[in-house]
Amino acid sequence: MLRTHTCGELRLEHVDERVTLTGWVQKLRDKGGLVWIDLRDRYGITQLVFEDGVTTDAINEQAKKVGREFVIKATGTVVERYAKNSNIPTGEIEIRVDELEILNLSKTPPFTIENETDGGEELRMKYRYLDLRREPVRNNLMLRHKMMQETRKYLDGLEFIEVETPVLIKSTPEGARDFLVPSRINAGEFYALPQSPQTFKQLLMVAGFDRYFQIVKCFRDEDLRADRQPEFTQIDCEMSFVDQEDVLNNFEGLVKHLFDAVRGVSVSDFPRMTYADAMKYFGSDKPDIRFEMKFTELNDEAQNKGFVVFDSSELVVGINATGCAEYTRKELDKLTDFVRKPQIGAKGLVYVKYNSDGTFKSSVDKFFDQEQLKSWADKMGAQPGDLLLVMSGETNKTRKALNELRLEMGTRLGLRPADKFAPLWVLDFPLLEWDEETKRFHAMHHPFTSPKAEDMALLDTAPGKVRANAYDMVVNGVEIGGGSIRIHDKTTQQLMFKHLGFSDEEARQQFGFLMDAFEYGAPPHGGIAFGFDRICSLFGGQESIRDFIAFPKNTSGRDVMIDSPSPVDNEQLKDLHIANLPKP
RNA sequence: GGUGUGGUAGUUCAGUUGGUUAGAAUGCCUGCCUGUCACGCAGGAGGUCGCGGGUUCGAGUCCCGUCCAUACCGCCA
Repeated sequence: MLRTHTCGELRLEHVDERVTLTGWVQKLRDKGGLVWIDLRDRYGITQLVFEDGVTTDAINEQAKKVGREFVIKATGTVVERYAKNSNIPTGEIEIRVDELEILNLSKTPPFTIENETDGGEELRMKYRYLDLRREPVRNNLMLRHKMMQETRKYLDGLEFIEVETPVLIKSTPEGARDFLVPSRINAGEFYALPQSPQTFKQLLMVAGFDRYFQIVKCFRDEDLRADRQPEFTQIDCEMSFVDQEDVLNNFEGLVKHLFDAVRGVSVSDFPRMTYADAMKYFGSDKPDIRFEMKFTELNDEAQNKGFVVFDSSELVVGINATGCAEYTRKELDKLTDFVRKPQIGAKGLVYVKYNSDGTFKSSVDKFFDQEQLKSWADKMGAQPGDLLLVMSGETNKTRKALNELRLEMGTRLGLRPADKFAPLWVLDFPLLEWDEETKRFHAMHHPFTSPKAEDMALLDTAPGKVRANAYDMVVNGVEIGGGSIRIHDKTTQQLMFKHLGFSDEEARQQFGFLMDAFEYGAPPHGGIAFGFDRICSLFGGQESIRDFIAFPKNTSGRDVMIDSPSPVDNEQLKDLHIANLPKP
């Protein structure tokens, strides 16, 4: 070892010990006759001191020459400081150096290696190895490491077996766009990278592994977001001989364990909500229940009173913004602008102020008298001082828009703190979802999800009404995991493919291997997959998953550090039987 | 694919109604400084205002195009 200690471990008790430290020069403070160097490594910062008359002139001169991010090795004696620094754990001591070796030089970094760096996103990504030297980013990756270890520990303790599944698999048209890999040996044919190990884990159940998990990279070739990367990590799990209740309990246990082991918080049993209720009361299948502000439907109270906007609407629905009756005209206009943004697309917003004197002031006073407005307030459980915000229109669009407004109000009112966690299960998702573009039903979860037995009869008459044995785990408005009880018999699976618009031939060609396997004793099974990056960012209290991934891609799917993707030469293309077409 | 925001010193940003030699902070370089820890003080260097075109006597500023970044919508079983 080049060093005897790390830069984070020396304390008063080490005084008079002779030590050797290695690390990066965080900062040089040159007072002339007295020079300090802050030496940094992964473990912390320790101050080195060089003093005229105490340290030799040669060493002092050498110390003054080091620059930021030089890698050095310093040997000396641990001494107690004259002036202590209570801000860092090593702040009571410093090293009086008598041997100094520069192990490597460094150019001046393009941004400062500090907790609050001056580097912009693009620069940080280009020099990610420098960005990773910063404590906040390093802490994120250490949190991720801890989450991985605790996940493995917990699942291993429950007899789950980690099995690796292949990365070069087969393209299927369902779901997201696949990343394709051309095959050299099989001219004109392609592998696909997995969007998830779904079919493989089901085959492992057929193979009798009973309890499987894998912390695994998955790939989806879709547009990126702050919380979406083209390659991302899942905690992928599957169990045999279980019903939905077993899966929910096991993985509620996993997440509780993670909260406890990683964040030190104990969370109570997760509430459960049906998909239908989530949509009705929160306008979203991933409600943020850190705060209440549930939707109240006002069709009975507000329609047929002469206000044509409401009368022509499928749904009139509102929320109660507690204590916001004092909002000014300007603030209300801002909220109206907010819901009118093209991303939200509402036509307008009706407000009702429940004044502290018990009277009402609304934007629809022309159409509704005080008594009628009181009936709205009563139904919404409003008190004087509250502000009712009401929207109307086509049911799904209105719910979606009001959901955005609810979240905005929650944020404004400080009801969504990053250190509060409100998990829940959302249950009974629809099996199928109508897609206007392709004019056919799509699997809402995936085509291997089993329909609820009691809804099977609806498959032919009202496919959109069939509920699935599918569930999502939601925390703070973020979907962190989702799963289902799977189909495990060939007949049902065939029926499912039929409803999804597959011909028998297509189903056989793409998923024949799975249906074949179902004919050899497939056990009832089900599982779940968690978005690992998202859980990490949630636990770290941040919106973006990017800083929980060591080397992420930017929003164009590029790695600006290694400059990828990049062109390849013709020889490589030829090997892969791919024509070198000119750029369009 | 669409909408918004942004691109000025190494970096983070300011730059008024279009008007002299484009500024600040920080970083960098030089010198001074014996208790600093956001050290301090003095001095210095550092700019194709993303790129291309246009309007104008004159463009960092206005217009058009384009590239890049970023947030959101579409998309993401």
